[in-house]
Amino acid sequence: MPAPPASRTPLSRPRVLAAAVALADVDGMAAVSMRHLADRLGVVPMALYKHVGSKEDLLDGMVDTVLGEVVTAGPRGGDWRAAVRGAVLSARAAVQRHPWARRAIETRTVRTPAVLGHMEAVTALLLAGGFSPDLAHHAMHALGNRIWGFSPELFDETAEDRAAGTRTSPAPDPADYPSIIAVSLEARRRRPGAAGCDEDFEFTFALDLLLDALDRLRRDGWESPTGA
Amino acid sequence: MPAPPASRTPLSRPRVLAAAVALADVDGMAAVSMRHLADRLGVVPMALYKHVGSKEDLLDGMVDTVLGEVVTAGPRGGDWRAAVRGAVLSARAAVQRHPWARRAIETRTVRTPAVLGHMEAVTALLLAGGFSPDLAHHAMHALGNRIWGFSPELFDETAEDRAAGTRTSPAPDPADYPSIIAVSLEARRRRPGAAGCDEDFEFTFALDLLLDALDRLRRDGWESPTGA
DNA sequence: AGCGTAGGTGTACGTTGTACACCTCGTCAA
DNA sequence: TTGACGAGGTGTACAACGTACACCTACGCT
Repeated sequence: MPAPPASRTPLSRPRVLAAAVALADVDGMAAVSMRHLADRLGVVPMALYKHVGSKEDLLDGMVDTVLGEVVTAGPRGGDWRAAVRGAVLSARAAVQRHPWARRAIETRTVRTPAVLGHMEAVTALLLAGGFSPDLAHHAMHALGNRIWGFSPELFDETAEDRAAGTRTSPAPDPADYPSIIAVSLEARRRRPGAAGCDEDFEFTFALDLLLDALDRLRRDGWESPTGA
Repeated sequence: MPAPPASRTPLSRPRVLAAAVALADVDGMAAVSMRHLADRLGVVPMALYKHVGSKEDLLDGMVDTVLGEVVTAGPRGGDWRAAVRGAVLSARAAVQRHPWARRAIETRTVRTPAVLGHMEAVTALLLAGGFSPDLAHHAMHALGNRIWGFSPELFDETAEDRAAGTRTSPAPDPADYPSIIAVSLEARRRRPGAAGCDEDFEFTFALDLLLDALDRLRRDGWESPTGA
């Protein structure tokens, strides 16, 4: 006689979400289907729907779980710039722990608690740092996705290979893009042996550019043009 | 007797792509399946595969088609800032003509001719304007998605409604997000009667912030820290 | 003792991308 | 004139997907 059913620990929303995150971490986002996830949990696909409303809801929950890892310190010593920088870099760390999270965040439109919580934290730091609500608003927009700790991959080296299979259009001719080539050659010269761009540098470069620019506006008491 | 088969104008890659763009424009991206598209063209689904390699290739082609609408003037009068601004706003116009394009561009990783062409044009304007290849590189990264004329929708008003159906987690309590509320109230006060944010203003605000900051670096002869 | 309900099961349906074999022409060499 | 060839459209088929719906089962309550 086999062992008794062992009375599995029952499913729950957190358990489902955690399993989904783990599955995506290991096998990639494409492997996250209701069926695979159910298999992983030793359960039938439809059982998941007792804990998540739909696949969309599952993805929202996964993003929420990852962003729940972000920790934000309160404003310290009145240095809003360092505080915001720290919050954003904490988000970056969380997102980098889960390679699929970037893409997932981009496609989500729903504002779940952890998402709102992070936005609230950053906004609060700006207000505490002397930003007017008006300027804080525009600052959030200007930061955009960088709030979540990532910037778009403008030059994705790995994409070309992946596309080789089914592409119909001809491969582009480098001679048509002299400026890109010039820039890319200089980048390689500066970082010999490196593959692709230094994403961390690019991220902080742009982040600091924005924070500096915003600080100038704050000091100058900038405000929206009336009527806009 | 019905009209003779009318010897339909044969399919071709451009015709398939144009039909896909039109279909997405009218019925949304979700309606772009190989079957629907084939229906629209009066053809059987598999016929499309003679002209596009896969659905991925189709989407790449759609993005390429839209970005092909972008026109970029050469540098005029040495004002790189106005020229770049113009190129970016031209891309924005193209993307806004096709509501689905934003999301589609974000998910594409392949660099098709029109995509590369636009990147090349902007890079060339920077170089012609006195940017070092080094700084031009970082400038492109800093601009990020704004190159394509859009910025992430941080506060998407319509998303909440759409999610109401299958959401499992409870609706967020506004009392937990005082800073967001403060900012949002001020925004509403400044634009009474407006629904949501003024995306055009937010876009140019952030764009000009970046262009100004980059111009300062250019004037100062900024260059990458060695070793990074 | 019995009933309601939370939670897991089983089956089924419609839709998706696309592999593969086929057919039907128009073009061109012999 | 013929006959082969290849480009391009057809038909069928399959595996995978999300999820609606009816069902069962077992626990906590009164």
